[in-house]
Amino acid sequence: MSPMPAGGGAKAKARQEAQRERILEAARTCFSEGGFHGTGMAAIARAAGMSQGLIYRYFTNKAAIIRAITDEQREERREALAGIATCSELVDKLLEKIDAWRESGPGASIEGAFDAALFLEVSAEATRDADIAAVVTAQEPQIWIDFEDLVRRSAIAAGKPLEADAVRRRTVVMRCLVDGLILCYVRDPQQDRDVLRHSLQEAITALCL
Amino acid sequence: MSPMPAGGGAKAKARQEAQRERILEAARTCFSEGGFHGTGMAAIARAAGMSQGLIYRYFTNKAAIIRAITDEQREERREALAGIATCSELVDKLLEKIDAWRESGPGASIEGAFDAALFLEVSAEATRDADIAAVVTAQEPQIWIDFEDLVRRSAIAAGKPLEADAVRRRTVVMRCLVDGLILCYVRDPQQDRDVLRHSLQEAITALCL
Amino acid sequence: MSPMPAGGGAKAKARQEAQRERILEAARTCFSEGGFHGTGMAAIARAAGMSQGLIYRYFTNKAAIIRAITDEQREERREALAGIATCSELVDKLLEKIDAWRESGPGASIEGAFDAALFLEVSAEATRDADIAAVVTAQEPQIWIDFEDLVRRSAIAAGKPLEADAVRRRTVVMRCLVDGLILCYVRDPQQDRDVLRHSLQEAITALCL
Amino acid sequence: MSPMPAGGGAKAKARQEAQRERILEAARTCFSEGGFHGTGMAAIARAAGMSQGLIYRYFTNKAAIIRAITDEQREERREALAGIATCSELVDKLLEKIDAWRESGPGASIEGAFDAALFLEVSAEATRDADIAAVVTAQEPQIWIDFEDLVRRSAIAAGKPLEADAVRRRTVVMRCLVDGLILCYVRDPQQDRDVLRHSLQEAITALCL
DNA sequence: TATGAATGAGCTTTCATTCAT
DNA sequence: GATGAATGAAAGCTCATTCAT
Repeated sequence: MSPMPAGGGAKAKARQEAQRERILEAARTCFSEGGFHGTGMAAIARAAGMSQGLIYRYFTNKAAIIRAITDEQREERREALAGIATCSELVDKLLEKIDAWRESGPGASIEGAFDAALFLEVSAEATRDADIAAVVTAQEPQIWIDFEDLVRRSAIAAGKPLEADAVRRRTVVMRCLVDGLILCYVRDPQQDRDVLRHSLQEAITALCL
Repeated sequence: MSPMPAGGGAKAKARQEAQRERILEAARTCFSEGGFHGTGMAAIARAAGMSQGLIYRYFTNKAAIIRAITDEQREERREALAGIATCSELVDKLLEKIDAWRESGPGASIEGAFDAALFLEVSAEATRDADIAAVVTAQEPQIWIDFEDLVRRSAIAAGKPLEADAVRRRTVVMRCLVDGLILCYVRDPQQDRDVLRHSLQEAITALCL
Repeated sequence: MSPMPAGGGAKAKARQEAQRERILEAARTCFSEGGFHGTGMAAIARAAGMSQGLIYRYFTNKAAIIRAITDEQREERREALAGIATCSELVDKLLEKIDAWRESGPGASIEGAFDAALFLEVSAEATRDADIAAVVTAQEPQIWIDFEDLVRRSAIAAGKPLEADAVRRRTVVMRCLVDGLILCYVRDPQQDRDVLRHSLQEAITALCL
Repeated sequence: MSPMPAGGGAKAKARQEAQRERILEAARTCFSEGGFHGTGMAAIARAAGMSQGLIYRYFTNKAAIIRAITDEQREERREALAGIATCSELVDKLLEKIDAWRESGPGASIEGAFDAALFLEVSAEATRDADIAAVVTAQEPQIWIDFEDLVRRSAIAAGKPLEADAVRRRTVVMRCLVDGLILCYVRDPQQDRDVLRHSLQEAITALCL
């Protein structure tokens, strides 16, 4: 039907991608405020400046949006990790990003903020929804690789390079420490941020991470 | 007027308590399968073998049930921690309890299992629902105390008692390690359980925990 | 079963009557606060200091309670009218009774107050519920008689006795004036009470009521 | 973007208004049969030939529908009064309209009928529900103005114009007479319509209304 | 007689999804 | 492609009534 199938197709695809991104952007903001279940399609449509019906042209489901957003987190996480030199720095940056999320008011998603609640919600949802589980499981290997890279990098920076085996084991520890930090900080927002920070830094030093 | 006022009252109270427990038991099972938002009052009523209306005689709200269950977790956690001697043991036991939860099929809640998904969901929900936040915040101090006790106990058992300040800092590390273990293990159920276990044990040893 | 059928029966009947009255008293209070539909059986039972189930031993229905209360209003109205000498006095007394009702706080039904809202609600309900309609219709003849008596009395007191035919016609007017006063005063509680009062008194004088 | 934005918008607005009217029409019929509390949203939806959910696109609440209908009564009342020349005529017309209402079977609302039961129910409800009270209170001034106009008009027609002060006082009487007529006629539908009519007409003449 | 636990149908309201335009 | 009106199933919750004790 279109006169220029190739060119038109490319353009159409670009537009398609732009629309998808608009929806995801809106959904991210809404989910951040109200969580998956607290956010209705109407809210997403409003935030995206389009009709509800149109969303279904780009995503089969509300679940599909959730899946897409979950998927995005991998990329964000990658980028965040890539810009970090040492394990110690990761802890600092992460705390900053959680603080940024917490301070971000309704409707405004601060660039570089880490939506800890969404992260937990996705993780919990993955135990019930097979589709989300698939997405989460699929991104885990990459996360491990990124964490391993960081641990290796960090060790080299400290002048104590590690063998492959040691890297793996320390990566596990580092990951638990970081994920635990998120969970801990979410559950008890009033706790002393600096105690948290220093305690972990101390452990990281002690573990040569 | 009744011949045994005290006894009758006690009996009524006992029944009341039994009914509450019946509802909570049902809710726990349902929530475990479908999460808070995925579970309707109808499902809980069915699982409890009673009418929906009756539930409201024992709980004001669906939220009240959630709160009660969240609150219970504190007690379970306390008991679990109390029966443990060293930090190293905690890791082992926790992994076992998560495994038990995972293996528990739908409808059957194994005694002593740790519902990791519920734990995450509650934590996430606390960032949006003020009531749940209150429950979570209220139980945090006790959790910290319990963890500190464990760390102290563990250090003494290892022959290296710690000063108060050091206890606090290591407790933070220990707690992050444990919470991170939960999150990590939930997100990637297929990962090698033994690598996880050994890596953490190694860290615990290295940190004199 | 009872050893003294006659005496026991009388006693039982007295108790029965007392219980009915307790329920009606409670219902009156509750209805006054919340109206028929806004009042639950639970509230009535609580106010009566008895169990919900017991109410059904004395009244088949919630509707039966409504009917009984509606029925009572006749008696109250009779008594109120009986104690009044002239049409002019009726207006004064009625306004006082409505004010008393308005000022009566929750839970306290002032003796002699006239629950205007209940009166309207009953009247409206009578157009839909056949049972209530029957009660209302049944009490109308008596109300007309009582009003006629008042009009006759009032005329005699003014030294201008009326023929039977004139009595009937003026009674109609008087009744409309009074019912209209109720409705008017309910709909616009902020209106000037004295304007209302004086205007009606003037009309009553002009009409030789 | 649309070729006829204005026209399209107007069309949409017209449809919106039509739908609202459809709902109100249905609600009026249902309320007339069963009263506010006796009518469920399901019944309204069925009568309007639409789904329950759709109603909420046009009215926030069931209460909002009640409010809208209550509000409408003002307009109807205005129009009815505007087309009337004398107080005497008002009595005749009102009786006709109440008769029309009574004869209108279930499901059919006759144009120009006056739903006396709804009027009473609204008045009663206004004493408990703040929202309805607000609507009723808000329309009272206008009703008084309309009644005053009628009384003034009627006096002029009778060749006996009145001073402002007298108008107010006689308006009060007239209003009570009319509202009382409604209430009286509702409570005792079997009473002789003509006695009612003539008695009031006589009084109106005597009072120079 | 009296209780109050229990029921079940009903309520108002929400929301993911579809479809005519 | 885009709209937003429309659907219908399900949600949480209430309440008059019944029944075992």
